[in-house]
Amino acid sequence: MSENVGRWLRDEIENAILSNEFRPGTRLDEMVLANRFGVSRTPVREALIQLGAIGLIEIRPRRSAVVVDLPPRRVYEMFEVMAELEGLAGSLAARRLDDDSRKAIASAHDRCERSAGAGDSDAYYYDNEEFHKAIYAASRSDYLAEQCAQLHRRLRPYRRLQLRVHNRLSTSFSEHRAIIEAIFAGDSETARKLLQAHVGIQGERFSDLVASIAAR
Amino acid sequence: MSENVGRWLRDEIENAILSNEFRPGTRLDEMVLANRFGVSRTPVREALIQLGAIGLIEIRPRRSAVVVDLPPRRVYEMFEVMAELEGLAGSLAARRLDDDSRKAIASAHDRCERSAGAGDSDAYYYDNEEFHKAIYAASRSDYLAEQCAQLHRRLRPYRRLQLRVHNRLSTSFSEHRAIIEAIFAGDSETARKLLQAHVGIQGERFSDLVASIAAR
DNA sequence: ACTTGGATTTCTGTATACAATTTCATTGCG
DNA sequence: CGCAATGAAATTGTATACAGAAATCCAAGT
Repeated sequence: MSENVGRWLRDEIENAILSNEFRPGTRLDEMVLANRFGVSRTPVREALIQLGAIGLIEIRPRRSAVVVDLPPRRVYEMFEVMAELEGLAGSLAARRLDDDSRKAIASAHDRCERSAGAGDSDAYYYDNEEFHKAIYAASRSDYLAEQCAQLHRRLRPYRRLQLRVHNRLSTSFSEHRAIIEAIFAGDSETARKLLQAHVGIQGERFSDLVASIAAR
Repeated sequence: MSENVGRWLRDEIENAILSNEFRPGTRLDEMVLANRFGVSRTPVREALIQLGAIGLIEIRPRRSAVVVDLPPRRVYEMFEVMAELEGLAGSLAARRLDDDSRKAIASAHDRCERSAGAGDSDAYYYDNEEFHKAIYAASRSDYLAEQCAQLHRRLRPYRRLQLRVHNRLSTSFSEHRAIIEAIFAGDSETARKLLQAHVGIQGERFSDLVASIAAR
């Protein structure tokens, strides 16, 4: 349990939302949550307020908070920004790469190779996250890394859908290879472009995603 | 007053921080704030929690919240991300420009011209903000516009310092002219580059800013 | 059957109470 | 003179109480 109940609850509820237990549109009754976690309403409210500030839930005065339902258009916009920031992270990483970062990226890439080879989509999902985080860290910009990680987490449910698409797993992995090459070669512009494309909102790939969102 | 006391307090305290009444490092005692605003500690806490989630203050469990003091390095990183997002907004605006957005940008630009001509730095500061917001809106990406506006607000105190720099006001205005030309011509790549440069973290300009932060 | 009006219940917003922890000052010792 | 220990005061975290707004329900009328 975290250092105080409010933060712990924030994490619990956030997980419940991101893992789709609390679906978009679900009303979050403070008393129900308080009972479920065996605490009073006060820390529940504090957790909800934090989630509201992040944009994960909507807090309407005098009415229950509800899990926000992102319209496909907005998901698209978020991927668009994500692509831009990932591209920036990649280009900075290519310029500022040092030995530790190089090792971290390479080892994350190896783990991706293993899980991709095994066809283990869940494991790949996790390793992929680590790979991207290694690139954020290599950018040497803490703020950028935080923003990227936050968006990454926020878009997690939609990325999951993306990975289910036919062949996405092996495609993703081969894209990683090219990205690593560019970063290790110090080619910042190529790294940027490849990462932007990798986040993948161009053309048909995103239409597929939108279709899966609509079909959910 | 807002719809509930918590939100109102959040805005009040946020303003006090951004206007530098509550300086970085200041301890925010809940009881002191409650007395000052004539309310109980409960809504004060809720306001603080929201500001903590935004990153404006730091909430350390069992100790007072304090106004965050951004290290120069982090300010630099934030400007770096801001430049990237402004660039994206500009390039999208160039591609997606419609008649209403064109008019909004042009009129904001006119107002900038007036205040720049009058040498009114405070007025220009406000009009400049509107000019940038018009570009965000023209990007037709609500999410991007929100992110830009948020960062813009967060960096407000540092932008103010920037404007005080010698000749910055007229330089800024002539940069606007070039940006508008690129956007109106539909030249997305030029718009992106000009806006990135306009946010201005390259070379000596940013060193000046860092110097002013350190000298504050 | 469907709507409308009002009573009733439920739930949120704020205040207050109390326990637990931190902070601060004071005292005692090296 | 500096530093550690101890105790009091201040401050935070959580629970609870209560008032007021919203949601719900039910009955009467069209």
